[in-house]
Amino acid sequence: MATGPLLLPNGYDGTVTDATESATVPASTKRGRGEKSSATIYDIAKLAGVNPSTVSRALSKPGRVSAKTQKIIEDAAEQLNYQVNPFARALPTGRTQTIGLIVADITNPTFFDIIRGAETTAAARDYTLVLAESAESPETEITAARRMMGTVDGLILASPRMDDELIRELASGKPVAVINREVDGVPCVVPDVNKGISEAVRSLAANGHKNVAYVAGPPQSWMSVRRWEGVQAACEWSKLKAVRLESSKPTVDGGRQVARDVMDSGATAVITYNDLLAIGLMQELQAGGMRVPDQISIVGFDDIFGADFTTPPLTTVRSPLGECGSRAALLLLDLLLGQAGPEGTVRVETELVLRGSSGRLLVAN
Amino acid sequence: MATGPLLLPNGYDGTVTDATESATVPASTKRGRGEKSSATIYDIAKLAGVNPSTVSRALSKPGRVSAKTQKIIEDAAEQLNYQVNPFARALPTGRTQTIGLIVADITNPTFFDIIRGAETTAAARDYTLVLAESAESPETEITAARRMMGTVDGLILASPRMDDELIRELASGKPVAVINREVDGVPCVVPDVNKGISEAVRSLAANGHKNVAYVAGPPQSWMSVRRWEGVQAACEWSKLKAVRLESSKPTVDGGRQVARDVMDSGATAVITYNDLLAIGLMQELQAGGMRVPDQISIVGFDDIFGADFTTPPLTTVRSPLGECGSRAALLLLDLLLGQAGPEGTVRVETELVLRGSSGRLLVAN
DNA sequence: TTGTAGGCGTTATCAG
DNA sequence: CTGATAACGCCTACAA
Repeated sequence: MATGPLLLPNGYDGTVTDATESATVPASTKRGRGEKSSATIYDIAKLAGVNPSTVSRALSKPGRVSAKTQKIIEDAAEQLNYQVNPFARALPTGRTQTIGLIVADITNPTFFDIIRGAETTAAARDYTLVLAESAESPETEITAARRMMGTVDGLILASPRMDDELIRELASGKPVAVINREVDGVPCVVPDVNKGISEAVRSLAANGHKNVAYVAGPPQSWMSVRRWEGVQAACEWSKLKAVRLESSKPTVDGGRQVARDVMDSGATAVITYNDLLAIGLMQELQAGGMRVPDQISIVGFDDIFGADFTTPPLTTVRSPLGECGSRAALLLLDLLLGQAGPEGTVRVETELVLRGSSGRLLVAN
Repeated sequence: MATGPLLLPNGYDGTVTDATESATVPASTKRGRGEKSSATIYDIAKLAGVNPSTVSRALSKPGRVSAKTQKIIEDAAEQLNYQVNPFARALPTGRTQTIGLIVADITNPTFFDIIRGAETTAAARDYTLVLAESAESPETEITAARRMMGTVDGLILASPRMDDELIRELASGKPVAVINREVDGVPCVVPDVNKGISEAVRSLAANGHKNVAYVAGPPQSWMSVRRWEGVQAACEWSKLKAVRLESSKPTVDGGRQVARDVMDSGATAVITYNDLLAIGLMQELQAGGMRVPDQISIVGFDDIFGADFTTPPLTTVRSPLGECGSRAALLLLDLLLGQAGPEGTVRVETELVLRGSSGRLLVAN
């Protein structure tokens, strides 16, 4: 996978000898602020006794040059420890070997997996990941997106907070993939919440629950409304009553703050927009003397790192976040390589992870 | 902080009129593969009625041009929605607005705070963060490092696994900052473990513990040996016996696997190289019927996200990881701006976070 | 203070 | 199949 030859420090400062002689190190030594510069295609050309443009051809798209010269050039390149200058290459082509990823909140572990998935598959294809966060702010998000658009080959938007229109505008410039949201005309990868939610609600119903509350996420979150719709639908199907509660922010703290509303709602089971909310809610409820799941069942969303650290461990609808990141990167890379993948949106499955925070009601509420 | 003007979609295709007239959009429209290109300094020059080089001066280093023309140019730039082409700028200068960060393991939440810290302070100074991981492998690490070196202005190595020598070699090319390790001649930011460890050991001693075990991290981890030395010293001072146990990997799973050794060691308190190990160890111990902290005390390291989700919540020596990332980025940026900061290594404090997983022994072991 | 001209390292277009 | 040569967009002596 790694293509770069070893970068040996070289201290050669002399002039390059005739092409037929075997020089061993690049002619150029330093530039700018004392930074070692590596050989250019000119050095190689001189050493190999061919024209720079031939070197370029040989090194970029193999096959456009005779096998013989190809080998000579490759040898020379290795000998000189050549490595392309990404900037020089980017100038005429516009292509860098880079994809951007903008996440709504670096603090939120939900995105850890996405970042990891994207970084890993990008690296596997020799692409580099450039990261930025929007801090849940639409404005910051578009600023970051625009800044990035100049530098990357493609962009992944994870749980974007900006308008569909803006996203399409960005997508009209360079390939864009969206995670956790569906935007017409833009490749998306979204977890299909229905399966996981049905499983969760069915499990709740089987345990005798009648009233479930959904704690919503940020209003701009497309995913939050999808999840709420899913909960509604599943509850209707199972003949449960569902109410929606708002949260101030989709964090542990936000979960704590919504505890009172949950109590007041009379629900015996609550499904939250994400695990962070669930964890905070559970902590606050327990601090107030409630027993989970004996008195109230809690189901989170995502299955983030640490969801099983709690006591009881959190029941949650798992979203394959890592896969989302990976798939989005793949989508982008395919687009960049011209192999247009499936045009529509990629759906990945969600599933209920049944742990200790949900179960049968032991006390009438 | 955000500098870019709004990027309005423009459909203007015509020729630019005379300089004194007020054109409203860039002349160039498309290039390459249908990607909208933005205005260049030539467009601005034409519109402002000056020479491109003057535009360059005005836009890069303000003050080298008369106030009047400066304003004209700025206005024109805004009007044309100009944004520099980073590659074109990087070519002559070698400077990109980018810093690289290589972490040992994206999976490990320890690094997320570091990433966040670095990204945040980089973004605040209008730098972009480029991310790569080494997967705990020295080889992958140097490959990634070398690839990055070509593209970034400076590099942050978080918990590097490669040789000191290699690091110095990298550092001789471009600014490099190291986190969680001290390398001679390279700016480093390392948590000073002594304070936190003393507090931890003193607390353990006060609770009557006599034998403490240290569960070590990866052999290549500089931090792991520092922590072990710290534990040894503190234990000696407090007249406790300390033994060192090896772990297979510094993860929750590794923690589970080391549980047996911990039991066999006869220690009543254990300090682990990191929180992940502590959490895994605690889970396994509890699964085996041990009560924490009644029968054994567990102290982690770092205070990662989720450390307080466990039952009992994890006592741990907090490392200000976010600050480390931030400080490292700052170090780099100062270096890049020529304002050489403190040459030596930056030390940040650690402190004991006393939670429920450590305490007095209730049962003779 | 501003304009001129050359170069940064590659790719792409055309001839040969 | 290979060699010239002109971009790519910006920076920077150097000259005016």
